[in-house]
Amino acid sequence: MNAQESIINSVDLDKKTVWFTGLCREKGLKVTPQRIAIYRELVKTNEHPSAEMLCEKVRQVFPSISLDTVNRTLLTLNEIGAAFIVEGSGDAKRFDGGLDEHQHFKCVECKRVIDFSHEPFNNIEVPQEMEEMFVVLRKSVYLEGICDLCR
Amino acid sequence: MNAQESIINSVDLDKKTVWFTGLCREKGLKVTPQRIAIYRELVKTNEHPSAEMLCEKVRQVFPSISLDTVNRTLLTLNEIGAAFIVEGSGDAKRFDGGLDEHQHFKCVECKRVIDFSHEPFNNIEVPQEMEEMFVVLRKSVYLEGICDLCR
DNA sequence: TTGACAAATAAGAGTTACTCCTAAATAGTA
DNA sequence: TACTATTTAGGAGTAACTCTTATTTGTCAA
Ligand SMILES: [Mn+2]
Ligand SMILES: [Mn+2]
Ligand SMILES: [Zn+2]
Ligand SMILES: [Zn+2]
Repeated sequence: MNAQESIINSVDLDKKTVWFTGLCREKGLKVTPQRIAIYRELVKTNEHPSAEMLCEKVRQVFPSISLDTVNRTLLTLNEIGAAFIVEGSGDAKRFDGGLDEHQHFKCVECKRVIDFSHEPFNNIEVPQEMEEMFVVLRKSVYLEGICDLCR
Repeated sequence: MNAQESIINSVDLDKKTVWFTGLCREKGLKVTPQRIAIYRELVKTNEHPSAEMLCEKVRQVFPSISLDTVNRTLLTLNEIGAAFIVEGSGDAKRFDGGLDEHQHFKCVECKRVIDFSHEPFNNIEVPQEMEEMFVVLRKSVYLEGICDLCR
C-alpha cells in the first residue's frame, strides 16, 4: 500500500461520515452530497491537499462540483471543527481532516506536508499570561526544512 | 512610547544596518539603497508587516520603490537569513526581522501577529528520526486565537 | 577614474488563489 | 407535497503575488 493513499479503511470512513453528518445537523448545516463528498475525500488522504488538489479528486466522484464550493466547504469544515488549515509560511492553504493530536513538517522545496507525532509536542502548556490576555484556540509545533526526496 | 512603533533606537538600527551590509557582501549580493531601506523599515517595526504594508512605509523614505522590489527583497532577506516569513494559516505573507528566539500568537479575527517569549518554547528538541530523515531548517511553536482587542 | 558588465530595479502584464455575485437547485420541515 | 432558507454552479472580480523587459546601477578590474 502506497503511504500517500488509502490510509483509512472503508469501515472507519463510514464511521467518520456518520459522525460528520451528525456534526452538520448539530450545527444547523444541511447535509448535502457535495459536503459529504468533500469531507470523505479529505479524510481519506494524508497529503494535506489544497482546495485545487481536493477539487480534482472530488470531481472523480462528483464531476459537476465547483472550485468555489470546495473552497467554501473547506472553510466551513474548519469552522465547525471537522478539519483545519495547516500552518505554514505562504503558498496556497492546505487542509487536514486528521483530528488526532500530531505535528507537521513542511518541505520548503516541494511544499509536501508530512505528519509526525512526538509525545512532548502534544498538549504543550501555554504560558498563563497568554491564556489570560487572549483566547487561545490552537497551539502547534511546526517544523520546516528539506524533505528526504528533495535533499 | 507606543508598543507598535520605534522598538529599536538609532544606534542599534545602524549596527544592524552595518551587519546586514556585511551579510549582503558575504552572500555576493549588491548593497543597493532599496535593499537597505527595506531592511531598515522591517527591523524598525514589531508589527510583522506584509509586503504591501512595508512598501507603503518604505515609500515615505524612498518614493519611487516598486512593490515587486519589496516582494523580491523580502524573499531574499528570508533566504540569506536576515529575516523570515511568519508562520500562519493563510492570508498574505507576513515578515519578521527580529532574529532573537521568540514565538508568535496570531489573531484569526484581525490578523495581528503578536510576539511573545516563553523559555520552554525556545530551542525545543526535534525527535532524532526527524533530524535523520529531513534537514530541519526551522522549528517553531505557534499559537492562534482571538486577541485582547477583538474578543 | 573610468569603463564593462552582471545584478538589480521600475513598471506593467500575467498568474494564482481565492472571494463575491446571481440565478437555479435542493435539504429540511410542515 | 409544498414551502423556503440554504446551498450550489458558473462566471466575474479581487488580492497577492510573479514574470517580463527595458533601463539603471553597484562592483570590480584596468
Ligand atoms: Mn496532518
Ligand atoms: Mn516576531
Ligand atoms: Zn521536498
Ligand atoms: Zn484581533
